[in-house]
Parts: sequence; structure tokens; C-alpha cells
Amino acid sequence: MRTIRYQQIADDLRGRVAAGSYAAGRVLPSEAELSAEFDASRVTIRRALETLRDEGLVDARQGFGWFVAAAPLRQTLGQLVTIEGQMAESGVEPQRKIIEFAFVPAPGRVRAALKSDNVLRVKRINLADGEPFAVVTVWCPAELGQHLSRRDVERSPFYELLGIALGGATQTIGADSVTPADAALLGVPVGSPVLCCERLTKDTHGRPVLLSEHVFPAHRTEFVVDLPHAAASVAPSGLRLVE
Amino acid sequence: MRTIRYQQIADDLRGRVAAGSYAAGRVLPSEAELSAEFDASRVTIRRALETLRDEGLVDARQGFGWFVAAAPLRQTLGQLVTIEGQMAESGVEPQRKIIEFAFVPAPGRVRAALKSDNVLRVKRINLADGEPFAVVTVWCPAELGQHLSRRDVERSPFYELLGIALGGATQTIGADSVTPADAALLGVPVGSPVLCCERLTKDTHGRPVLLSEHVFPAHRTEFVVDLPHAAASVAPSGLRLVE
DNA sequence: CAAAAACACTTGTCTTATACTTGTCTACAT
DNA sequence: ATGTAGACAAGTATAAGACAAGTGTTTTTG
Repeated sequence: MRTIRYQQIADDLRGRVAAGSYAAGRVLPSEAELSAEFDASRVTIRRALETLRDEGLVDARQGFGWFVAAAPLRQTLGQLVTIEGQMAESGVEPQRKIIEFAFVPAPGRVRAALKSDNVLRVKRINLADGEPFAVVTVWCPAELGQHLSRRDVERSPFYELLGIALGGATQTIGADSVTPADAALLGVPVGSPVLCCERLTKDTHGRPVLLSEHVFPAHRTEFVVDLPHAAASVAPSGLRLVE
Repeated sequence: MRTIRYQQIADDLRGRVAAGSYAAGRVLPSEAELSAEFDASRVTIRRALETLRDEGLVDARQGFGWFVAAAPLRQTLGQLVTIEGQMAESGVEPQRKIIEFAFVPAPGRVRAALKSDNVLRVKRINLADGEPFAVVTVWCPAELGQHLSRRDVERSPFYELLGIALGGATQTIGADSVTPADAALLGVPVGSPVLCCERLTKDTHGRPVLLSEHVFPAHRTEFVVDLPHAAASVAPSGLRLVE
């Protein structure tokens, strides 16, 4: 398949920025340096950087250089993260308590989603103001999680640790009755309703990198989805919209 | 029987695009390359690609190339189409049974959302294959619903009847235990979990026009949300896609 | 010591040139 | 109607380079 050079470079740089290779506020290598590194002309480097600028990841000042825009991670995940993002936005410092950290053979459903035979499974409780907030199970391909420790996943969100530019996600939201095990972890009565959310996160090439399952007690949580404005005008005529 | 070459090629390419052989947003091989690969003339390749374009699967820009167009359109679609839409796609004809149709003073929450004192309240059951599928309550400002009859709302989706261009929506998804009344309507045990969805739909000027509340039995339904990201790199220079 | 000038660096914005791509024709064969 | 072959126009990607303008540091000057 044909590849467009500046898109490749943009992907590469996006990954570095998201992974924090370039600390926030610090400058990126100059266009000339990047040009030498990627063996591409300055025009091509610029197009890559400009697409990143359009995405709000980086910015530039004449005579100074390119630098990582304010909060690179927030920006990237802003469109992706929901629950954790909402917690952070509402000023609640999320805490994590790891209750399982193991490399295991992938169960059928997980193997099908991640296309990987061995996976790292991390199960944890999210707390907000000391109260259990969610039971989260995350699976990721073993080769991606090899360098991770239990302390790593306790300290930082999973996305940050992988150092991969995320490209999108598919999320399935459902409801269920809580299982006895989760009821104990969440401190809710057995059989009470929970909101279940399963998310498959992919990188910029569309390869699945994370499968996560969130279980929230219904009385504390709800999901807010903004359906963008532009959608209606984008949709061709005759297309049925929401009621 | 004679085989039509360009249809064969179109089928082949359609398969590749659908299978994700060409990642969404990336460029397909050029017409010249495909011409060599299929050992067919460029005109034939073009006819195949053009049929795919008519189907909305791919798009092309002069000087740039052909690329998978599914991403932006599908994603926005995925965000706006509801369960009813998915039902229709999967070949199930949704039926509606109106159980209430009344102009009433707006209760506090509804008045706050719609900014209207008098509203039309319609409560109905959605059926799929004769089975109750959802209990839906829709409120709309009385002045917008004046010309509607009970038969209208039974026959057509609400949004079609209003004749207003919709501009977006905010959707809140939560879980709960079913109320006794809804349990009877849905034919599920009292206390079983349900998925609750409240949506505020606005017109293109941002004015709220519809407030709807959907209650789904948890065992039959789940929500799928596509979270797109980094669509910017899809488009050639100057053209930016919606997010 | 302090202000000014010089310098080395950066991005921003142009050219010029080549190779490649789609868009659109015409002519001809089956 | 379908397919092949070819030619041309218009647009894009990339390279290489030149120059203006902004920034930060260093050196010189008053």
C-alpha cells in the first residue's frame, strides 16, 4: 500500500509527544534536525508538524521553535477518555488500588479482540474521595506490557505507560446486576444495578492495544455523550438521524 | 455467462476495504498500481473504484489518491444513530405502540431542559419482533407539537414529524433498577437492571427541541459508541474533516 | 556597568523543479 | 456495452534552496 511520508512522520511525532518523550513546555528538535533525522525535506517535516498543530498537540513561535502544547496528554485523550476524564475535570483526584497484576493466557473474548495469545491483566479499583468508584479490568498484549510493573500501573493511567499514540476506541455500554465479587469491592448490595463499559482502544494504525472493562455502581455514575453538531450537516440527505 | 471485469474488481476491493486491509484514512494503491496488479486497464480500475465511491466506501482527490472514506462518515453516523437505527439496519422492523399522548404543563426538569412551559408528552413502547424492546418518553415544546396527532407519532419517528434540522444532542446514559410500571410494560422481573438514556436534542441554532428518555432492559441491549481521533491526517492539505 | 550591535539560531514564506496521482478526453477493439 | 491504449490537463508530494523576520546569546561599544 502506498504511504504518504508526512503522515508517517506525523504519526511518529504524535507518538513521541503522547509518550512524553518531549517534556511539556520544552522545545522539539528544530525542523532542520528533524529533516536530517527522518531524511525528509523541511517542507515534509513542516506538513507533519502542521497537522499536529491542527490537532492541538504542538505549537510554534517564529524564531523560537516548536514546543508541546499545554497538556499534551489531556488533549489526546480529551476525545477518548470519558469517566476518568470527568473525574479529573470535576476536581476529584482519582486514586487506584491494584488488586491483580498478572501475565496470563488470553481468554477467548480477549484474544479475539486484541489478537494476542498472552496478555497482561490488571484489575483495580478506582476511588474518588476514598469511596470506591469503579472496578476496572484492563487487558493488554503481553509484549506491550512487558516493561510495566505493578507500581507503574498504580501510579499512572495505563495510556501514559504504553507510550503509544492512540487512534480511537470503540466503547460498548450496558447495564447489569452486580456480581457478588464486584459488589464486595464496590460496597453495594448484591444484585444492585451497575453500568458496564467495555472499551477497545486502538493505536493510530488501527491495531488494538487495550481492552478494558469498567463496572460502575449505577447510583453514582452516568455517562454523558455529546453528539456533535456537525454530524447533521455531514450526513447525506435521506439519512435518518436520532429521534 | 459473461463475467463483468470491473464488477469483479470492485468486489475484490470492497472486500479489502471492509476487511481493513487498507487502514481507514490511508491511501489506496494508485490506479496505475492496481491496473498492473489486476492486469486491467486504468479505465476498468476506475469504474470499479467509482462504484465504490458511489457506495460511500472510498473517496478520491485529484493529485492525491484514493482513500478509505468510511471513517468520518461512519463515525458520525455511529454517534447519532440509535438502537432503533441499528435495528433497522439489522433488518428488524421496529414497531411502536403509543400508550400516552397528551399536552401537559412541563414538569420542572423538562421545563428547565426545553425552556418551555407547556409540552407534548408521548410515551410509547418500542417492539422488535413483537417483543417489548424499550419504553420511551418524549417531551417536546407544545408549540412544536401542535400539529401532531396520536396516529402521526405512531407511524413515524418523532424527528421526521417536526420538520426541523437537528444540530446535535447531549445524551446521558445510566443504569438503574426498573420501576414496577416499566417492568410490567417490558415484561421483565421487578428490580431487574435497565439501561436508561436521556437525550436532549437541539436544532441547528442550539435551541432544545426534544427531550427523550429511553429505558431498555439490560439483558437485551447495549450501547456502542465510536470515539474517533486523529481524523486530521486523513485529508489532503487544506481540507479538514469534522470531528 | 549598561546599552547596542553582532551573531547564530529558529520559524514563516516564498520560489523552482521533478515525479506521481487523479480527472477527462479521444480512438479503437471485442 | 465493455474493455484496451494512450494523451493531456490539473492537482499533490517532495526536494532543494533563498530570503525575511523573530528570538536568544554573545560580544562590542559608549
